[in-house]
Amino acid sequence: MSGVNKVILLGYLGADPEMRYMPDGTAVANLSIATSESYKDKEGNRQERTEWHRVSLYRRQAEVAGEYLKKGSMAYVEGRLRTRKWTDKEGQERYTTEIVGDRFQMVGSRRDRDGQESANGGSKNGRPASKGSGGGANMDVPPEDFDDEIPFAIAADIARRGLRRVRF
Amino acid sequence: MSGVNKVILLGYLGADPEMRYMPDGTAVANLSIATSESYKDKEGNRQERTEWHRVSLYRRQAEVAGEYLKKGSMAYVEGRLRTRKWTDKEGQERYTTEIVGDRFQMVGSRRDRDGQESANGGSKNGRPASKGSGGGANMDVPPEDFDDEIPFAIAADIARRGLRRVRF
Amino acid sequence: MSGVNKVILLGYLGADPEMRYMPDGTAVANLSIATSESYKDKEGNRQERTEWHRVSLYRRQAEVAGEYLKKGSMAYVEGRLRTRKWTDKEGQERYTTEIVGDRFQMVGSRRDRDGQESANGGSKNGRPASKGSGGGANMDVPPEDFDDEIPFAIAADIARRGLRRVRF
Amino acid sequence: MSGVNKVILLGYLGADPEMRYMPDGTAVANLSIATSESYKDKEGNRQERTEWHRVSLYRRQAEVAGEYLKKGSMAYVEGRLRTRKWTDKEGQERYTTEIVGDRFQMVGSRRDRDGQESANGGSKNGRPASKGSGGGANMDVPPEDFDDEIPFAIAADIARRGLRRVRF
DNA sequence: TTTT
DNA sequence: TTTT
Repeated sequence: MSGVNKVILLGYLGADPEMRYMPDGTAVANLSIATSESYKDKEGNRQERTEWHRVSLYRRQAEVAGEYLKKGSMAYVEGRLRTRKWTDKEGQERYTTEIVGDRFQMVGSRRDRDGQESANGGSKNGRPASKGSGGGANMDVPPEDFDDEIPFAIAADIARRGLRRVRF
Repeated sequence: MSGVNKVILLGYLGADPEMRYMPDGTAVANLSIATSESYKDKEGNRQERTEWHRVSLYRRQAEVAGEYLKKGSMAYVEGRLRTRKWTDKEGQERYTTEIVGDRFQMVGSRRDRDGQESANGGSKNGRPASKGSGGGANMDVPPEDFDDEIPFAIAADIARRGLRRVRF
Repeated sequence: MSGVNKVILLGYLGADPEMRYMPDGTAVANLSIATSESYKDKEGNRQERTEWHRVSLYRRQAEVAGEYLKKGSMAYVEGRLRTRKWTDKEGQERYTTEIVGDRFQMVGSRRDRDGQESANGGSKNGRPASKGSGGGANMDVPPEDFDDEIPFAIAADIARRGLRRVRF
Repeated sequence: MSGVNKVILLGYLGADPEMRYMPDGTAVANLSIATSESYKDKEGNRQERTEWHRVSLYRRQAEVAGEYLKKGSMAYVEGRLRTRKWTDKEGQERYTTEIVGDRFQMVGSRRDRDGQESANGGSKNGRPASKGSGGGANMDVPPEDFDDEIPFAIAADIARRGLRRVRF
């Protein structure tokens, strides 16, 4: 080992975790986490910039995330950067950077839309899990084609490692 | 501000810093930093994976980096993730993730090719600065078209913010 | 500057923040934050160890902490270690280590004892602030004598820098 | 597990690592690491403050540290805070905070007193290891009484866990 | 492209 | 897509 490659995130999930399973049963959870920072523009007006982060969790961490986290949950993630190279449908080489989470921690609690406590509040997440793209389309979102061209971050693995995509 | 978006890197520069200056004179230094981790593959053989990170430093930090760092230098960088959206020459939207460095620190010292101490050793870097692409082309490298299509990480800024590219 | 001295904490406050003000009006908030880790002892039983951290915040950060945090709040703190040397009443030199917080962030929300949302929930903390030792007395709490022998972490400053202790 | 308790240090060793071994042979290395920060005092003069950190490494990490690090080496350490309670010879309860290192990394290289490369330079450290207090006596060094009253950070363990002190 |  |  040589060097340090560490990422620390604390932010909100923009969508329920996307769960997938490798052929050997290993769980993979993909999170989309927002952090924001505020700054002053040249006119001195306060602006906010939101950054979206793609996080992948594996194994037990993935399972716990899938069980307890959902859209709006706050999460702490510690991990490392990984840039993957892949080829889009035009045959162009492209690169996608994600955070491989080595540890995550649910933080706080948030009233969900039905008025129940979630996350640390203790009740398990009985929702039907992530049912859609998980990606958005406005200016702050991750590449909208993630889910199509590469099914988010681990898509390149499908052919190579035989990931199967799970629908709920 | 809401959330935490923090990156900590400690690794080696794969090339001399690329220096650029904004019209107002603000210095921008782009670093390519390698970190590596070793792991065991399924056969139990030890493998090493190198990750390349694009780091941007600004202002005084950029100037100091340009003066003291060079290819082979080890550097500690603390910063945050930023993903930029840009359009490639085919008109496709693309995303590039870089680390905006809030703080960097030279570490250690390395004999350079002429046998003199560099970096922390104290002597300033009198080299002609980065004269080329700074990007490579093998499997571990950042997108090779960075330098052409988007002159590394801040290219999208050129039109928008009026960056001019500096040649030495 | 040379070197990196960084602490990252995410935990719960064991007591309301203790607020003090320097003669020039600068606010100082002292937090007692608990983190815990679980491990297996030699018999294979799962044990939990709680660590208590003394955190000092200054100026605007202190004011915001005093306003929004209270006992039971979860907080993220980023700071640095500082060890102070002081002399106890027996004339012995002693050392106390605290975290000087450079940034803090309230996280999550917790129903307080009255069933109202606190912290991020938005309502300001109108409580009478920290009225006692701030420490507890069982095995997991901060040393109870902190407040007597050294009035928590900055006590040594009182004579030296003229801090006055504020009661609410 | 609940919460995050993380320390990141990058600094210079003030002394050779102190090596000890538990009865079961587990290696323990104690490092004294200096970081410094500069600031301006009220008169606007630049001042530097050095902070000394007590770091404990265990097992393989300890062995590697004992082999490669020495006084003057630069090291990156990632770990967590731990405060121990102990009783001094006057029977007073006291607290000592140290960093339990979960990971360390040698960085850079430094010419040692004999003009050879050390640390990352590659040659193993064949020196007779830490033979003394490991602490100094001026204002910037670790408390000189650490080694006497509490044999540095793990002294409380000697009775409790049966550590034996190793002399070289 | 780096480095051990 | 999140949140304050």
